[in-house]
Amino acid sequence: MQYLEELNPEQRKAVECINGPVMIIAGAGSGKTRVLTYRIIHMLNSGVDGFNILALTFTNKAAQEMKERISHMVGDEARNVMMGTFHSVFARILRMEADKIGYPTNFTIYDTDDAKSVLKNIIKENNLDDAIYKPNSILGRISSAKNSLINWQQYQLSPELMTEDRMARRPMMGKIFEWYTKRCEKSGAMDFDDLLVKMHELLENSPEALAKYQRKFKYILIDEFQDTNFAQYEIIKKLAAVNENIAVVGDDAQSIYAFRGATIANILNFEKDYPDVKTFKLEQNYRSTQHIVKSANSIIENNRAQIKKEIWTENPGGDKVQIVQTASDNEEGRWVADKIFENKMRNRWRNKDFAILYRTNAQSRSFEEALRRLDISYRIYGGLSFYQRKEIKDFIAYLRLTVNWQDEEALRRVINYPARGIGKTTMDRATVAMHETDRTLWEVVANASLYSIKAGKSLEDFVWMIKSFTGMMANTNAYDLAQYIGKQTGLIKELADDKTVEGVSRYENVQELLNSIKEFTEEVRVNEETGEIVDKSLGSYLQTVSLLTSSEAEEEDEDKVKLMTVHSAKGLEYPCIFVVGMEEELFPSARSVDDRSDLEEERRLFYVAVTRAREKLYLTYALNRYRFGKLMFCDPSRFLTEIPEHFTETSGIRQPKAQEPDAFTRVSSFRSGFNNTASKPQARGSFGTQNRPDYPANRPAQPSAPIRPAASTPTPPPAEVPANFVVSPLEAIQAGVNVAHQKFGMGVVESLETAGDQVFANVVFQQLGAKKIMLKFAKLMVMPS
DNA sequence: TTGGCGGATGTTTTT
DNA sequence: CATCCGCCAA
Repeated sequence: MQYLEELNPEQRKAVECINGPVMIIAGAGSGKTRVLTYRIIHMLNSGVDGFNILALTFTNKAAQEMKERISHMVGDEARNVMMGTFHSVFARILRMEADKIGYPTNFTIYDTDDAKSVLKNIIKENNLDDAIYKPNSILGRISSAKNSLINWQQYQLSPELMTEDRMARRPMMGKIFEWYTKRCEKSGAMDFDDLLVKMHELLENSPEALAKYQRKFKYILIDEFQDTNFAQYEIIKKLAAVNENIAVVGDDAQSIYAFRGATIANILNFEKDYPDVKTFKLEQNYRSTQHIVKSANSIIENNRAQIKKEIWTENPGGDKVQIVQTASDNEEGRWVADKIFENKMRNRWRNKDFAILYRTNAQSRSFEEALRRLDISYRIYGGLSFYQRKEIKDFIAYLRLTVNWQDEEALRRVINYPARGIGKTTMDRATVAMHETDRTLWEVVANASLYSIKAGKSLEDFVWMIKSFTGMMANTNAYDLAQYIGKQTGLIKELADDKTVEGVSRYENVQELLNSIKEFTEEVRVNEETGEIVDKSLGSYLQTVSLLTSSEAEEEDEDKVKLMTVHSAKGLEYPCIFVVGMEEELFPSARSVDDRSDLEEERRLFYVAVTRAREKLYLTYALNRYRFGKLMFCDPSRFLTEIPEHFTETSGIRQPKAQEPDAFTRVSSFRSGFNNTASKPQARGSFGTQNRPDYPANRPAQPSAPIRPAASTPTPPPAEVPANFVVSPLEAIQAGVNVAHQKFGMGVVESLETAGDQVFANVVFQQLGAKKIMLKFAKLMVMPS
């Protein structure tokens, strides 16, 4: 039990209190994961059976990580604990209990794209105006209804909802909800929200199932409780109703998923629903420096809605928070890349010590370019996940259809891909017939002649082919079957024939998918209690895969700079964090600024971003940025002013490079200057001044330490840099070494000298003679030995 | 039925 | 700036 000694008193209390309802309010960096894992370990050591524990996390990654840490300390007993996201755990249960809710075992899980596509079809088939009925917003509305456990009948009976829709001029909303639901049910498909809704339904309608899972899950833990929605909480309450051994861990200050139905109300209700709850507050931060912790506290103080707590740390003060202005989004990218380069040289940091966090995925590009230019390897999280790529979705659609013929989305997707002459007219006819006869699309297509659809033999062949795949399922393993399907359908050939760069990469992706199926097939997983092999059928693979996100497949510990949205950075930490794009309308986002609670969520998001940093924190913003393909002028984010000035240092901007004219420099002549608008709200220009291209010209001149050589830098002569020269680590630059400079060309290092903490090199250039170069910025290149 | 082209349109954030 | 959609010609 020595692990208990590693905990502070409050943490230890939270770990040792195993029975009864428990709420742990865990501030950022307060050792939450440790408490959670030790709590489970402590349970196991106290004689609780792993099979009786359910631990729900927010991401698969968090679950996996926790599982690893636990099995590290207690061994194999860890794998008996049911651990995963709400969605994946419920999907597993629903698969076993499918018959009780009228679904096939091999039900399909529709991802957001599938769901939108269903809605698009419904809207079109009913001749509704797609300018009013946008799949995106319709799905959003259906989703929030489901997350509040409102079904389509209740929706249509709700006077408020119906009035809302009428006011918004979308009276058919309730009807669409109904059609959508029926369509999914007919297709044997559930969307993400259905996994919650159906789970709830199961517990509600089947007393046996309820009793069974109440008996099984005697102990329940929930991570990131602030991000659970109403439906999730209702399900948990049902499961915990008998034993009431339920522990929730969360931090209201880090609630950033309200857009997905998450509600802090769950935290507040928890104390009402379980009056004898024991509450523990973890307020000591072990992660970050004083400056970072205090800045974070100051930020979150601006929110009205919050549970009072004071995060503190014993860590040293550390560097001040750096607030950095750059001229443009491209400059921002270069500045950050340079800073990473510099920190690597000066502090011997590795790539993996850095993370760049942004509000939207679209912002990643300038950083990618700049990092690539400096030869710094990086990895982007999020964005298009592997499983969202067209070629992968196509392939998986065939697998889905093989497993579940009624999967209408899969059918529509592949019936004419690769092209086999089954076009729009045929499908339109089939769709009409489907509605007239109340059959599924597959039933119509499989009996085309009955509905006088004459696409000739191609339809017949297609149906026969799919049926033959299905027939093979019983005695072919998932990998062999998938491979066969790839060949037989012509999919693999189609991709192999495409010799373009993208074509080759698509082909490789499909090969990678096949590999992952192989891995899944070969991995032997045995349920230790019953001795049976855990379900490894194609159907099981598909359900697993559709709940996977891009970040799961990553390799741990690789030495790369990480780029991701703030949302996906939750739960992570890095020595050095760049929060970029700190501009009004971007962070906070334009859609959040009219509404107090939206803005407060945005602020919590910023709080999350700031608290990811252990030692160094940079907040950057650009004065100009491309958005919607147009150059926009930006104001610094209001959030920057919320950090007290004595915790921050503000630094100026760099001159855009002459030989790489920035988008902005093309638009207007721009003289860079130093300013600290960031910490002075009144200096934030009104639209009148800020939005004129010539605005920056009247800024104060540069202060004492110019970051770039002044504008008097002579126009560089054409200097050819041999291709085999690479940007080098600073220690490689020594007296006598041949170097190359972007602007000045080739030269020899004469000597090195230090002034303060800056290192200069005296370099004699072939064409320009002797120059003093600031090593930190010069990006000198040498030939690798 | 297929494929190509031009125009409209859209950006949060994710299971 | 990208992608997606609809329209048109072959």
